[in-house]
Amino acid sequence: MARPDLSDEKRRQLIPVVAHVFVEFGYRRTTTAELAKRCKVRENILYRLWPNKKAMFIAAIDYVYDLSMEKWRTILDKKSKGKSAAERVLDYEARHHGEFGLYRIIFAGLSETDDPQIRLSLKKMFARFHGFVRSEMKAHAEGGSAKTGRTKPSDEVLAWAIVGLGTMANISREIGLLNDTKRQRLIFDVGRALLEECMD
Amino acid sequence: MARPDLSDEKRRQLIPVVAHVFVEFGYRRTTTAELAKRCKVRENILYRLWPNKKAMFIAAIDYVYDLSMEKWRTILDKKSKGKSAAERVLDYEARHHGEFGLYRIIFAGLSETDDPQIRLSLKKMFARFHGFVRSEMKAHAEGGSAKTGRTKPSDEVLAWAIVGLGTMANISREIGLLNDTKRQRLIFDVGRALLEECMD
DNA sequence: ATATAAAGTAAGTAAATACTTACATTATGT
DNA sequence: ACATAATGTAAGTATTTACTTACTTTATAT
Repeated sequence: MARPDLSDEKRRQLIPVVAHVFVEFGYRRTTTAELAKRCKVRENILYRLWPNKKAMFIAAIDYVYDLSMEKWRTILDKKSKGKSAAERVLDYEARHHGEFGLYRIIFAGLSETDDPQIRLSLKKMFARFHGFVRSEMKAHAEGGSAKTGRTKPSDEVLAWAIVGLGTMANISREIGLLNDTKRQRLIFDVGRALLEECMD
Repeated sequence: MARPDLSDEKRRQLIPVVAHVFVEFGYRRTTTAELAKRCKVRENILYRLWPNKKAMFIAAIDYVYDLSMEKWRTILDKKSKGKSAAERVLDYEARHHGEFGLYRIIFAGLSETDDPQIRLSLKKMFARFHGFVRSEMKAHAEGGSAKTGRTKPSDEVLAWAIVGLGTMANISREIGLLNDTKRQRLIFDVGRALLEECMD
C-alpha cells in the first residue's frame, strides 16, 4: 500500500474556489487555466479530481445551492416573534439576496441547457428550491399567521412580478420543470391573482 | 458614383437568421462561421455589416424582442368579449409563450452581463417589457373588469410564483433594473400577497 | 463606356483554450 | 528500508474561433 487517496478532501477544499470563479465568469468565460490559478494548483490536478470542465461546473452548481440553502436554514432556526418562517425568509431575501451568487450560476447554466447533464442539474436545483419554498408556505398557512395588514404592492412592482411569472414559466419550459398544463396554470392563475391585487 | 449601399437592407434581411442562430446556441457557442453559413454568406460579409460578434448579438436581442412585441400587439388588437387586454395577453402567453425564443436569448444575455453594452441592451428590453405589462395592467384595472370568479392558484403553482419572484429580483439586480428599495418591495410586498393567496 | 465603390471569394492568422503527457517528488503501509 | 501510489511540475498539442487581408467580380451614376 501507499499514500491514502485524499481526492475527496481535496475536492471539498477546492469546490468553493471553483464555484466562485464560475459565479464570477459564467461557464464559457471561465477557463481551466483561471480555475487552476485561483485554486493554486496546475490544471492537470483539477483534471485528476474531475473528468472535465463540465463536471467542475456541475459540482459548483450543487455547492452554491447548498450554501444558500444552509444560510436559509440558519435564518429559519432563529425564532422571531410574530413572523412565520416564510415571512422571515422573504424578509431575509429581500435584504440579502444574491449574496452567494446562486443566481449568477443559474444564469450561466441557463445558457447551457442543451446539455442534458447541466439541464438535469438545474432542474434538481429548482425542484429542491421549490420544495423548500412550498414547505415553508405550508407551515405559514397552517401556522394560521394573523393576516396582519400587509403593505399593498405598488402597480410598478406588480408589473415586475408578472414579468417574473413569465420568466419562471420560460425557465421551467427550458429545463422541463413543469408540464404544459401546470405552466399555463402558473401564468394564468397567478397572473389573474396579481391583476386582481392591483384593482382593489 | 457607383453602386448604392444596400447595407441596411442586407442587415434587415440577415438579422432574423442571425437571431435564430443565437437563440439556438446562445452567445458563446454561436460561432461566426456558423452565422455565416446560415446566412449563406462569408464571414467577412457579416463583419462589413456589424463591427463584431457582440454587435450581431445585440441586434438579435432587439429583433427577437420586437418580434414578440409585434405578436402581442396583434393579439391585443383582436377584441374579445369579456376579457381585458391583460387577460388576453396572459391567456395567449399561457398557451404560446416561448415561441419566438425571446427567453432563450435573454438567458444567453444574462451570462454576459459583465459587458456593459449587453447589460444595457437587456435592461432596455426588460424595461420596455415591463412598461408594456404595466400599461395593460392599468387598462385592465380602469376597465373595471368584473371580478369574475377566477380559479385559485394551487399551492404548488404559488410556490413557483415565489421562486419566480426571487428570479426576477436577481435579474433586476444583475442588470441594474431596480434599486435596492424597489427590489425589496418586489420580494416582500408581492411575496406576502402570494402567501396570503394560499391561505384563504 | 468607364471610373468607382459595393458585393463576393478564398485563404489565412494569431490567440485562446480544453485537455494531455512525461516525468520528478513525496508520503505511507508493510 | 522500500515498494507503491498519490501529489506536484512543466511543457505541449490539437482544435477552435473571432477577425483580417488580398483579391476578383458586379452594378451603377455620370
